Amino acid sequence: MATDIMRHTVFKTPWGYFGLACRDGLVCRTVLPAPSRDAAREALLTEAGPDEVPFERGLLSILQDRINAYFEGEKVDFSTDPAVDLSHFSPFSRAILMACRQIDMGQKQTYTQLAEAAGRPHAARAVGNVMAHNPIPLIVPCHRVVRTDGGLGGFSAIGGTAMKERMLIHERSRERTFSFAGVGG
DNA sequence: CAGCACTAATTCA
DNA sequence: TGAATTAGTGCTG
Repeated sequence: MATDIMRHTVFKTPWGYFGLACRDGLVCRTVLPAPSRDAAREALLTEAGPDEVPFERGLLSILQDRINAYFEGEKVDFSTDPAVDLSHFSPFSRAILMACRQIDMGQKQTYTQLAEAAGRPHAARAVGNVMAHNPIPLIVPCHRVVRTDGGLGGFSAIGGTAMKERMLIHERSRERTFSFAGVGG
């Protein structure tokens, strides 16, 4: 393909302005909802400037709809779709990011569990490193990874740990809507 | 080699 | 009990 030019978009969700960048149809970066369009774009294009990464309003519009649905409270599964670009990561980091991506909406996993999934049972701290550099939050739901002792753990994406907690509550409150049918609370 | 989004064990109120 | 410290840990730049 000759079209390996990177493009980006920023669109409004109920939580703020969400940033999305892709290349060759592969999502290579996302930023969680920011208070303004500019803030989202700035966070999205840290390396290259907007001149090199053209804006395209309808970029991956289906995905935009799904992301929007997520913030509206619908159950959305990003575990196999869209395709993402993780090519510049080490095998270890890729394994961790891919394992993380399998965590369902509303579910949680510990740093240790992710380490085990990648065959490195004692690499919890290294897992934290990988999460800290996750380029595609939400698609790779790094906010669903918490500490073994029940603590939240860190969060370096937009909004910090407050955003992490808000997203977890958002996902958990969905479950509650359905729980009255079966196991009561 | 130093620095981490971790964790289990120890220490000290 | 429980907060605070100390080791131990594995990957990355």
